[in-house]
Amino acid sequence: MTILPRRSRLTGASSSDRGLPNATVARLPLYLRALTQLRSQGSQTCSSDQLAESTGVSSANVRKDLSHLGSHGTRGVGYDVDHLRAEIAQAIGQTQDWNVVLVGAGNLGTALAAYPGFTSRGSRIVAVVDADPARVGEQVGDLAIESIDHLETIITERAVSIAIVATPGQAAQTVADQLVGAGVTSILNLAPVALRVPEGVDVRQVDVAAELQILAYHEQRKGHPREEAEVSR
Amino acid sequence: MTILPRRSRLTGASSSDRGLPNATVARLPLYLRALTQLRSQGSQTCSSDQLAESTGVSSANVRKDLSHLGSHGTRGVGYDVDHLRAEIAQAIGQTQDWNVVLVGAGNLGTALAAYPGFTSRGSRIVAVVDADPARVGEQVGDLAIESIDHLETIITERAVSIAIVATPGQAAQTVADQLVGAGVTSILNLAPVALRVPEGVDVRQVDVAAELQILAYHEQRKGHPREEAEVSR
DNA sequence: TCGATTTTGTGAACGCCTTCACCAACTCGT
DNA sequence: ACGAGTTGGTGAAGGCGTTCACAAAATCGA
Ligand SMILES: NC(=O)c1ccc[n+]([C@@H]2O[C@H](COP(=O)([O-])OP(=O)(O)OC[C@H]3O[C@@H](n4cnc5c(N)ncnc54)[C@H](O)[C@@H]3O)[C@@H](O)[C@H]2O)c1
Ligand SMILES: NC(=O)c1ccc[n+]([C@@H]2O[C@H](COP(=O)([O-])OP(=O)(O)OC[C@H]3O[C@@H](n4cnc5c(N)ncnc54)[C@H](O)[C@@H]3O)[C@@H](O)[C@H]2O)c1
Repeated sequence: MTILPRRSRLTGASSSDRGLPNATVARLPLYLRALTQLRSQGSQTCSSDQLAESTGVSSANVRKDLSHLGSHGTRGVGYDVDHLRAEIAQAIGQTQDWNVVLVGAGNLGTALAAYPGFTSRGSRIVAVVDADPARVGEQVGDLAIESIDHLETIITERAVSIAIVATPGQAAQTVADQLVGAGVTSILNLAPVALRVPEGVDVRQVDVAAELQILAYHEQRKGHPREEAEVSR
Repeated sequence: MTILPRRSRLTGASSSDRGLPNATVARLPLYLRALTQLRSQGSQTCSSDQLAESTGVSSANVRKDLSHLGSHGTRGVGYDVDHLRAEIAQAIGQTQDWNVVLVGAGNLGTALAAYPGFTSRGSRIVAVVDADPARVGEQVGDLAIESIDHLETIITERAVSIAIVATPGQAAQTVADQLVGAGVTSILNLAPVALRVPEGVDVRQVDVAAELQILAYHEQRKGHPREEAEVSR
């Protein structure tokens, strides 16, 4: 077998075909957050330094990111807050809310379902589904839990394209398959397993326990005083 | 003012001084997860391809990562599951549990406090604190909510070095300052604001709404059929 | 009008991370 | 003992992202 140049589809989100760099995309929500706050504080304009300050990104990086939007600030002045907000919102697809289905109404799922912070940031949970018949009908936030059996109908009829998976890890892959089968093309996975999805479907993973483990690594390297006796081998 | 060579302390976690590459550190928890599962399925050894499969990382990347541990697998055979598990656990500081304080016992906080998945992955929540006097004393998981006023005592006496911030964004910076003042040197921040912390303190940010926004960006670029009329301007 | 000051935009350099490509080392069947 | 098949280790190459450094463009005061 000869080695052919294989196309390198990687993490599901290519930045190549005319889009923004992935790293930039990941920061746009931060800028949006900061701009919203600045706006509420009455600022009409803001500098890259201010944005840097309130997002934790370096100012050079802010400017580079914004330059990718073709967004022109004004030298000596900064960026027009409203204009920049609109421009980022447009780039990020936030001119309209995206309908999201939440799968798994457990401890984490109900917290998410009740969270009011999504709507102001471009997403709206339009359905909460669970496999447990005993929970179907129960109210979470302002939605009633629906049966997973109705998943396909829900997704089609409510124009859902993004899903949040908050089921036990064991069920996550099955749920993901169902979601993809029903037409979902973006998944936010909170279960601690890697999902296998077909090309064209994006998955983002949030793993709180893993984040703690990463912190623990650095903590260990600091030679933490409280653990010195244990750690200093 | 002349421009001097400024020291470039960046995201709080430098990978330079003899430690593992940051990207590798972020993946070690995934390998650990996968190895634990393989172990429970009875596998004694595993190949880099298997690990790649179950983590979503490329096999070349797996090998490169593991080579940084000095971890020697056996060519033609693979890695010894138990041995590798132990080696990663050691590298990541998971030979012992890390004590964690959770600040903010709201919807999200109580879900986290009740989550049994942390202990098996190296972290143990040893205290839940909240500013609301009405909630102090209430039971969440197997812990009673304590007053934020006792934060310093709690942190000192229970050897806490890692904190989870699950308060409203508005309170997060204040809480972070208190935590740092009390000796915490690692913070997992779930509030949608950038925390300012002194050098030497690590912060990791988890922002579910931002993750959805990133998915929305890609979703928009797919030219989603359901939104075509809206999006195709 | 001009010079001082602020701040953006950006090419270039640098560094980190991933991928490639291949050798070395091991197993297994014969 | 040997050859075919597997799998890890690793230097080299390439890509991506960040930072640097500075020119260009705007404001402002006098
Ligand atoms: N709770 C936390 O704080 C936390 C933290 C980190 C990660 N997680 C992860 O998030 C996920 C959910 O956690 P949780 O604490 O809410 O768990 P949970 O057990 O409280 O809830 C899980 C819910 O999923 C439902 N479910 C099970 N199988 C299903 C299926 N096939 N289809 C639809 N629904 C199904 C269950 O009925 C239950 O309501 C888990 O994977 C967990 O590991 C949770
Ligand atoms: N609930 C979610 O699903 C979700 C999702 C994404 C992000 N978040 C973020 O997580 C954070 C918590 O969310 P939530 O839904 O649990 O909010 P919540 O309002 O339910 O809970 C916040 C808790 O923090 C406590 N608190 C307030 N100020 C405090 C202080 N100074 N010290 C200690 N405790 C204090 C409050 O008493 C309350 O119990 C918020 O920043 C929110 O934006 C939540």
